[in-house]
Amino acid sequence: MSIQQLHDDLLRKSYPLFEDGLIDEIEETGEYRTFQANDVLMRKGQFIRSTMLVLNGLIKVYREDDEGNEFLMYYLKPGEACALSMVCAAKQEASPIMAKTVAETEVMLVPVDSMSEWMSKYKSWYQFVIETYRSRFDELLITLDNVAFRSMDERLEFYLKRAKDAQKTNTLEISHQEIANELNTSREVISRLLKKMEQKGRLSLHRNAIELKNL
Amino acid sequence: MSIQQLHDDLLRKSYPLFEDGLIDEIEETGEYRTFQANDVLMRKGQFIRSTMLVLNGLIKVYREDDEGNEFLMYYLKPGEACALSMVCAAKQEASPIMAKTVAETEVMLVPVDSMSEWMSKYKSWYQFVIETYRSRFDELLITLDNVAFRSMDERLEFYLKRAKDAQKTNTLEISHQEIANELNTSREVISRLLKKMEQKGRLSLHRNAIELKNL
DNA sequence: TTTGTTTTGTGATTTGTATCACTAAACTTT
DNA sequence: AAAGTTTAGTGATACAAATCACAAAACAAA
Repeated sequence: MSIQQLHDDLLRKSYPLFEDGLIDEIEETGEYRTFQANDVLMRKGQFIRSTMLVLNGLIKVYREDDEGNEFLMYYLKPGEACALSMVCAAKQEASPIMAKTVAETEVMLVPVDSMSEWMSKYKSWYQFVIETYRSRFDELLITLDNVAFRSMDERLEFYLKRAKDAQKTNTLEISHQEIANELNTSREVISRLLKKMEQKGRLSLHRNAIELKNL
Repeated sequence: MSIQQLHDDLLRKSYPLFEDGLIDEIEETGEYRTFQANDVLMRKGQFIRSTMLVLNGLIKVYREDDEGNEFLMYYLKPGEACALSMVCAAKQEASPIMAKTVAETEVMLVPVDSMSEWMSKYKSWYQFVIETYRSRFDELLITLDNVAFRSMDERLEFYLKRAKDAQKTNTLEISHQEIANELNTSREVISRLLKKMEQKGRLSLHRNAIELKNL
């Protein structure tokens, strides 16, 4: 099977609602790329000239401020795209976010011009873009709810659940320090809260790993 | 001058980039409505079947959670629309937000069906929708930054500046309790912080009014 | 003018989280 | 195996913000 054929399969599998003509155009004008785990795909301040369609793997999208604070906004799974890269690409603006792969990831880079052309040409693309905006907006609102209304133990629990769902595993390979960064708190706080949850039998702790039980 | 003519003028003034054909269609299919100050335009959980184009006045958009907590996300000025009402309308979903007028406000309600039809028909509409998503997303990110990274005194200052800009006045007619609600904190905290700012000569306090000076 | 209501001011106390300081355990490298 | 490095555990302390408690203005209504 040719490489083109493989990419075509991946694209169709991840984006089953796309029309044949659209799939063809994506393959023609898009650029296929792979990234290793923990690669940084995009930095804050970088200019965006294309949108990423996730084919495989998993991406974490962060917000960063000027003092180096960061927090996790949401995950991007196959079949999804980053709404921000769409709007920034459309406006030729600098990215206000940072994106990092969680696992090995395959993406298709689509240039801005094609993007707006397809809006009127393919109903399925229009719907995909609208749906992307809607779901990213929703996820951002949920993140905002958590930061605004919830205490750190609730936020940690939500974080673990979301990581579990996104990574489809019960064993998260991550250090307390990394979790603290992504929740914008300190390592000690996370260690203490995790210890409490372990005592309640909800998870068990190992070096660089958290085994989720009753979550 | 006829009422239709007045609405037409308002629409053209607030949305100068819309093509003539688009303006005509908005006037044909849209529904003109006015609201008093402090009217609730939309409640959490309500279903949305149309998007609001703001013609005049000012709207505050809030996020609410299940326990009745709320906080201010952003203002909507003439020439703007709520990105959330667009996506929810497109997906026939319940609203995750609450919207309230600050002053007397005139809007044009546009049904969902027209909205998606115009995407391919009018370039200016497509650009407006994209721009609406982009700017709402940006504002939401700024709000999120504040909640996640800033302390209450910084957040209060940002709140006052934003209110000043949106309302184009140096005298905000609002109680400490209301500010506390919109920042999701308690009245005492706001009273104390405002007192400190008054002592620094940055504003002066009156009953139900804050006079901004060096902000 | 008196009474009632809303808004604001302020001390005292509590709570959640952040920070500091240090130890211990788990891996890695030499 | 020893030394070094990273990750985790934990007490002590500091601090911003939340809560409690109550008084004093400012205004509205009787």
